[in-house]
Amino acid sequence: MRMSEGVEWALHTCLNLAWVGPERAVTAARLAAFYDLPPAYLGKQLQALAHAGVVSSSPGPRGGFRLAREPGTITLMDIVTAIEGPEKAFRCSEIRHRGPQSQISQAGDHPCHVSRYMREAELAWRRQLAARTLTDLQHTVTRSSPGIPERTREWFLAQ
Amino acid sequence: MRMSEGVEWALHTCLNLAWVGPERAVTAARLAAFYDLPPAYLGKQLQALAHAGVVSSSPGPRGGFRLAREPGTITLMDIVTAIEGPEKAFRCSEIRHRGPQSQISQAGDHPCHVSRYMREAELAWRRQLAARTLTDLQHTVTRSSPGIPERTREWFLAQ
DNA sequence: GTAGATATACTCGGATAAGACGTGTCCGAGTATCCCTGG
DNA sequence: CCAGGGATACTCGGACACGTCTTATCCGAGTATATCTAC
Repeated sequence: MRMSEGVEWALHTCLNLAWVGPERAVTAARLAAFYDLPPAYLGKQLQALAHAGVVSSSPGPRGGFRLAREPGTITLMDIVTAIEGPEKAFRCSEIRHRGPQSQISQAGDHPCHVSRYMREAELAWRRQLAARTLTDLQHTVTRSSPGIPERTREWFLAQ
Repeated sequence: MRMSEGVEWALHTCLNLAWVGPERAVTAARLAAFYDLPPAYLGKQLQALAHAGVVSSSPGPRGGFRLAREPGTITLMDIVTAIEGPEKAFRCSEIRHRGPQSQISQAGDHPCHVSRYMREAELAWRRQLAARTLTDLQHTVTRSSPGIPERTREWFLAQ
């Protein structure tokens, strides 16, 4: 089980957009240059974020991306789901209904308990991610290194 | 992010081995026939489980697989880790240390907060899986459908 | 009848191909801007 | 001087190759068993 690398890019990029603020749009190329990432591929991730309503895009000159909502209303879960999709990691394919003994299980018509436990674990993971917003991240970073927000904002606004 | 299909097979198969008990070894072919799965590929998953110390294998006639420990000491986390490997789903590649502004972040030498939040969420998931053992699964199934354990055991012991 | 050696058949185990998905890239559609022209 | 129209250059957006991991399969190494033979 491996999470897409784009999730890490999306999280850091959304945080950068939070520093810049909603007044100014930032191009995918400049967002990519900040971390030396492939510009076109980061653009693809940004498209996914836009489709999910996390960021909004503006075409043409002076165009680019900006956060679509307040940072306090954007959870890490929103960003992860936007990139990875809404599908669950563990997918029950109901193998107990296949094979010679399927008649045994079908009699009860009960749900798959294996699937239930796996779902509960995944739910705990989702809850934790949904409890953290971009604002939480901003506060944590600011407390740890107060200079970062200002310097990052200046870097994106320059030029 | 998608979990390997083999995890579902391994979970159900380990549960079946728990029904059969440690006295008798069951071949990979018979375990696969129970769910109509590819025998050779299930064998590969069983090898991973054996390597992780979850099941033990016996070669030769009357050989096969059986649980290596008491079902109460085998957690769902053990089985998932055996198949998926010990790697974390979210892997921080430290992109903040790449690109033109890397000097800004390096100054603080603080840990990556994005990575920290993602780790915390994944830890919640692992905790939930580690809290459930094969015995818990057995109890849940027995309460839901009391006939299943006996009939499954008989199916594997027959022939 | 019993013990030992041997042949046997059955098991796992790792090495080997095919397919699916994530990764990376490209060029075209669309638009806000800027400039030029006319009033 | 001001307003309108058009050319322009820049942006995103979806369609197109490449690499890597999961999936699936095969045949060989090793062993417990059963048989046969000798005592």
